[in-house]
Amino acid sequence: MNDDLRPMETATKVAPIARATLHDELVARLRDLIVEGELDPGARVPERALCERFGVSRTPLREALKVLASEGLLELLPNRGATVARLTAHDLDEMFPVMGALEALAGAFACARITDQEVAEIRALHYQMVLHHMRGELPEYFRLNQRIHELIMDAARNATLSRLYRGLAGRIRRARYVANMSQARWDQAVREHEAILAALEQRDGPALGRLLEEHLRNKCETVKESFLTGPGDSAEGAPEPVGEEPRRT
Amino acid sequence: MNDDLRPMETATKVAPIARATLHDELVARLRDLIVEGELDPGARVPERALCERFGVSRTPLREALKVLASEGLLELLPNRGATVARLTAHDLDEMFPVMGALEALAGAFACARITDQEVAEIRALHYQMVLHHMRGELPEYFRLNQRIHELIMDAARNATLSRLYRGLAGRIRRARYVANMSQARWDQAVREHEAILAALEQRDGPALGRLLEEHLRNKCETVKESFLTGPGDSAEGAPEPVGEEPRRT
DNA sequence: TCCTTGAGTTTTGCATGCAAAATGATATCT
DNA sequence: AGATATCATTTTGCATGCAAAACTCAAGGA
Repeated sequence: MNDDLRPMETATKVAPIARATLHDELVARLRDLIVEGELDPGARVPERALCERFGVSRTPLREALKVLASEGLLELLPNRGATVARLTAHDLDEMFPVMGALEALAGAFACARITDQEVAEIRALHYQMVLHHMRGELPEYFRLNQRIHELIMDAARNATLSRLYRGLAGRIRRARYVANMSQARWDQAVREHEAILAALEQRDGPALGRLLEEHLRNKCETVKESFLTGPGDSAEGAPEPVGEEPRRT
Repeated sequence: MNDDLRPMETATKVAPIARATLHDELVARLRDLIVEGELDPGARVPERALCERFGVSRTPLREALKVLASEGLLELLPNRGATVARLTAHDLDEMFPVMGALEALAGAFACARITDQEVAEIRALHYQMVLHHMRGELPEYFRLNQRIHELIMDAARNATLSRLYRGLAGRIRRARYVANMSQARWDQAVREHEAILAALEQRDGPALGRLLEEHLRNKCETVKESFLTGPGDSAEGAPEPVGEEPRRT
């Protein structure tokens, strides 16, 4: 989405700078609010409140809402405003195979194009992540985990691929965060990451593709488990699990 | 998960109607204008003209432009308006592998979920397409070709997958149309389609995936060839091949 | 001749205004 | 009492207005 800070090869086209306009900035800010979980899934998103929050008028804000809705982060009901898109288990079942295919493709490309230095960077992050795993520091682990996958994606040198992947990843990021996986699953995930790193170091594209796909498939299971038991946030008054409540029709 | 889905019931979710709002309608209309080639790549898209054309004010139109830009169909430059996104050979190189991966995934799913009736429908369209090939009727061939790929995609029963695929397919549809491939390539494409149909009839997911990927890879070559020789429309005064002309900076 | 400079026009970005739809609350009827 | 009808308030969808930026193009200077 944001072509702001990528290596420097996207500079071929629109060199200058991003976000000279208000609505672009709003798209980014709102996306963060949603992805980082400041806005709860299913929550209504009244224009007025956001206008005051950002100190802008409704016009650029509404433009941003339309864009985010087209990305699938918001749901827009005519005359009824926007709500933060709610992910169902079915949505996850749909999204994970697609992400798996995209990541497998990225792995194959990455093996062909990644530099030794980039591998070294991933290796460093990997072992740092392993450390966080041993310490049981889940948030730090998640951050590095995600960063590693992003770097593999970047190494594929395919902006179109990255865009689609990030779009999907953004939609489920919240779900991944709340997924408090079991120790067994966590250990397994780390083992899978070991294999992923090995395949990357050996530039074994097909193997890396398979590993990434398998890794994501397991991740899907983890998320779904956690999702079905309690998709609500850790602490919140709403006991509503996943069903609809602001639905009228 | 649910194999009990019947052909025509994508209506599970947003059944009611379409396009209750003006901007949604505009998004659809403008997308058609771009995809069907009424607006040339690189052409400026002044708001005023479109407002008059559709008889609406600038507000909903601008909302639509933002959405289409986020889809990659338009390029939006701050204070400089919108231009129809121009596809470079590099863009095609990026998009085709992604589409290939998505189509391969769709093929695998389709084999697991497609009904005999759907296969029969595809078979009918296939042989009709073969007929058009023998008669040398390229436009009709293209139409059925695209329809067949859409039906395979639909048979995968994965709306997320379909959405991403259609997004990419829409962006290159124009390029595919102008791709006047050689007879040899055309013959080859038909042979590939024979194999695709066979794999589908045998529900051989892995094989179908490979075939679709290979088919698309060849298609990419075809499009790129035609693209590099003469990306401009069949008849137009502009001798500019693919370079920029309305670029100032 | 070519490049710079500067008014005048056009176009874009955003704020505001207004009507229709939705939402919430109160009153009325069975 | 419960359900429905009616009215006031809020919210959304769209049109319009205005200032800033960009484009046009012609005149002046190197």
